[in-house]
Amino acid sequence: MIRLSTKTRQAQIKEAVLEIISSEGLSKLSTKNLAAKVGVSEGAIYRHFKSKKNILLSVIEDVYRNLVVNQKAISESDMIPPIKLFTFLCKQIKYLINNKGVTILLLSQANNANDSDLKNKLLEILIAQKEMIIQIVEEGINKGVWDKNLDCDAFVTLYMGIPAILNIELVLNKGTFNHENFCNKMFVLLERILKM
Amino acid sequence: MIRLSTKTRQAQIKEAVLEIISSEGLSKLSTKNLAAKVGVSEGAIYRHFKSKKNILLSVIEDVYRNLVVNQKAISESDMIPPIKLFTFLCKQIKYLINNKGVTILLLSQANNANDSDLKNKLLEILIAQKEMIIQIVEEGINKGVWDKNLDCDAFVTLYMGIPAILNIELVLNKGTFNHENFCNKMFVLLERILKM
DNA sequence: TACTTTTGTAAGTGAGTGTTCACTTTAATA
DNA sequence: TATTAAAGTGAACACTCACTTACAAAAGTA
Repeated sequence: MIRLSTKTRQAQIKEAVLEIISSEGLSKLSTKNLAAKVGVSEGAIYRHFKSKKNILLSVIEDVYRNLVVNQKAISESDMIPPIKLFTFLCKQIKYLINNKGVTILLLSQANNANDSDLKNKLLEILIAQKEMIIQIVEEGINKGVWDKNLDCDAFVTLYMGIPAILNIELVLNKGTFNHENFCNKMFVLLERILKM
Repeated sequence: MIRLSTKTRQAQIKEAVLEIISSEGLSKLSTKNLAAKVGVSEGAIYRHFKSKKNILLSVIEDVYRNLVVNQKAISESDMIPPIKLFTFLCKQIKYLINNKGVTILLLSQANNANDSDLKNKLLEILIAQKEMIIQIVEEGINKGVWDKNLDCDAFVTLYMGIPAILNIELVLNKGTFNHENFCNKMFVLLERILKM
């Protein structure tokens, strides 16, 4: 038996979570399967995490660190607003496609809705993304690029629908997907809303 | 013990399914809970349905009959395209809010994705809705109301994001919601995309 | 009334769940 | 080299799951 540090095991476990979700589905995510995937006993899992719930919380925290922090860099950069919005959208879509397990986890847990800790973490991510987009849009309006009569909140809701529906279609269709083309198409539509 | 016909019991069971989902969450939807909600033993459930999966399939078939058929009537009516699209959107949003259990079921089962029968039924509903919207949009374009350069498929994807994100927000926020105002706001944005 | 069918119940099945336990192995340090 | 703490084991825990069985009682039919 190989012995590794808690830190590396935690990383392995979290990776295994996403692998199982995206290849076998959320319902197959048992501690038994998880242990088997990592190549370790079930008891060892509980050496490195307090509970299954804590594993999922930790995964979601990673999402925040990896995706949201990355997006923040874009929203605070000095690109001009249209480029900024496009880059932001592409980043989000790309992440969504490359980390299918994450989004299935996010949306399914959102619907199960039993656990308020998990739900709060999800809301946090959702709100963070909304605020960044509002910021981008308002910057565009202030710089005179976009229409000042625009309802920002409504626009953000419509925007957030894109990752939401994309996830559903990815799961249902399970097929191949041209993400760059998708981003372009969506951005064209968004610009028609924004333009003066 | 009261004895009722299979038909009425089936209806009671399906109603109980949606009640449990929307008030307690999908994870509480066990055959045990279901039987308790109907006021009947667990065995009685299996007198009227072959399996739990069949219960869910039957619920989803009801959605098709109630929502999709209703939407079809709108899309085939003789309203002018803008009114038609607005009516269609409102109907969908209203249904989504009044039948929260249904949408949680639809989206969560979509994510679980183990069962291809359920998945196919979901895809059927999704595709049916998409086709109706495409029809409405194309009618608008043909009648010269909307821009003929519009990418219909992309528009439909963006449109379908509205119910998708709304569902997520409803589950996460759990708060009150002004749906008429919501429809108006979304329609204003959609029209900006469509207009010539 | 007598017989069959339908609808119901209570108790039970085996498999699966997340979690804990006493215990063993490993590796670094005193 | 001996000690100690971290890491791993696998069986067992209490529980839930979807589903089945054996049998009772009501309803329908003759």
